[in-house]
Amino acid sequence: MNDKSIIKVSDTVIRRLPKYRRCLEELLNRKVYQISSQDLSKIIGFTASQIRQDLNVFGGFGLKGFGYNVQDLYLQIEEILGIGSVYNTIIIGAGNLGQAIVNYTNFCRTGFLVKAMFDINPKFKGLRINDVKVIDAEFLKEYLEHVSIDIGIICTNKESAQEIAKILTEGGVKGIWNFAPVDLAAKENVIVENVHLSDSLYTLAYYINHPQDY
Amino acid sequence: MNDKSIIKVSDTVIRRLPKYRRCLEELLNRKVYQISSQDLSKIIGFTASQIRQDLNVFGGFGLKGFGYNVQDLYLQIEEILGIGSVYNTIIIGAGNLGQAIVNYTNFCRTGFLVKAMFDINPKFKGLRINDVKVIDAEFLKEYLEHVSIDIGIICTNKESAQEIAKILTEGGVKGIWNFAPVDLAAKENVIVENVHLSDSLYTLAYYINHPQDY
DNA sequence: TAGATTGTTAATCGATTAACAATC
DNA sequence: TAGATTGTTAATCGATTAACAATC
Repeated sequence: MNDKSIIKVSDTVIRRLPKYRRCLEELLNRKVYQISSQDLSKIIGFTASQIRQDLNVFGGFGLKGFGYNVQDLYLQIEEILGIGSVYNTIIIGAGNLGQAIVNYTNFCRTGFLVKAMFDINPKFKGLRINDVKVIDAEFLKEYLEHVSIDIGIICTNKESAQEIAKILTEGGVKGIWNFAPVDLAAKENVIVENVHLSDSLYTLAYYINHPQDY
Repeated sequence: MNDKSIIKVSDTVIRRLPKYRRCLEELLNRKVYQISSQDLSKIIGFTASQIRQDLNVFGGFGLKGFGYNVQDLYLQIEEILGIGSVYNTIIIGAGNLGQAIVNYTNFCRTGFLVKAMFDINPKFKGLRINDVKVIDAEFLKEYLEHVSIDIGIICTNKESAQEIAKILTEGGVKGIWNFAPVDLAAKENVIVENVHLSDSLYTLAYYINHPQDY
């Protein structure tokens, strides 16, 4: 057991990993087999130094004098992120956003399977969306007693989100992907990832009004 | 002209502003009229020191010995972000995500008006979604010659995104809100805000697999 | 081997936190 | 006035960049 298992990996590094993955996927598609940190730098926009620092947090994936094997590095990063495993997910809220997610086939391709959707609105009763059943939200708690779910995706309004998060947590999910415009308090043993689309839009508005800061 | 107009406001500060807004809105709803940086700290999760630093980038909004007037500060932040002005927007891509956005009424409430949607798929021809007309994407360029649009919202696939961005840029939009899973190159005079939902999901997956880093 | 490029340490830069004088 | 709290400077911390020995 060395330092790497004691010292936390910083959030800034972790959030760059998906971009490495995206970039390497693109290189793979272009049949690039090898790349140096310097060439990768030009594509991804991080400095070569930062790329080497980032990757060495997780291991020495490169070869001195040569660079990195693209496929090898891609697979390493998928492994680090935990892509490739299967995650059972459910979506709570069958509105437009919930439907957009269940229809976004790329997630299912990378192992995130939507097992069911839940909604309080009876208009969805018995419906299947992209072959996923919509269940009355009343049965969410019961459902979680019978089915092992890894990730709960909250696409409800702000008002319901905290209560849903509680049911999900007590129901044993490992992570919550939250799209409701509220910062859910992270509970013991549950990872919460809050997505605030409006924050992103307002940031865009800021830069439109202050282009000199961009 | 002082330093504030020369020194760039850092992106980290800017991206905290929407959270201040959200928090202050909540306080306003709870009829809290005044708050100190210390009390705000407990709610928002930033240190009191950081709150005071952040706010002082834009001006001295507080009163010594008293704190901040909630409504005043809320309005100041809306002003800084540029919320309150009207932004004409169009959505390119009328699929689920595009529909989710056009149906998300909160954006329109804060001044972001969707004037039209565009799609290449003829199945949307003549359709209106949430009272917004879907136009054949072929006419996007022409449309932009006649209508002044501030923000283009890209909800297409990765393949079309860069070309759409080019048309939008040449059509004079000020900002692009991009949901296609590709980092669009920012062109002269156009602000690009890339949203990568999958990056967020993969980050969640990372933390589920490495809870000690959370 | 010679050139290239990594992994890693050291230096720099920027962001956060602490401290406190100013002042309501 | 006395207590409270800001605005702002100084200190600390963490993240990025530079440099270079190790080595393929």
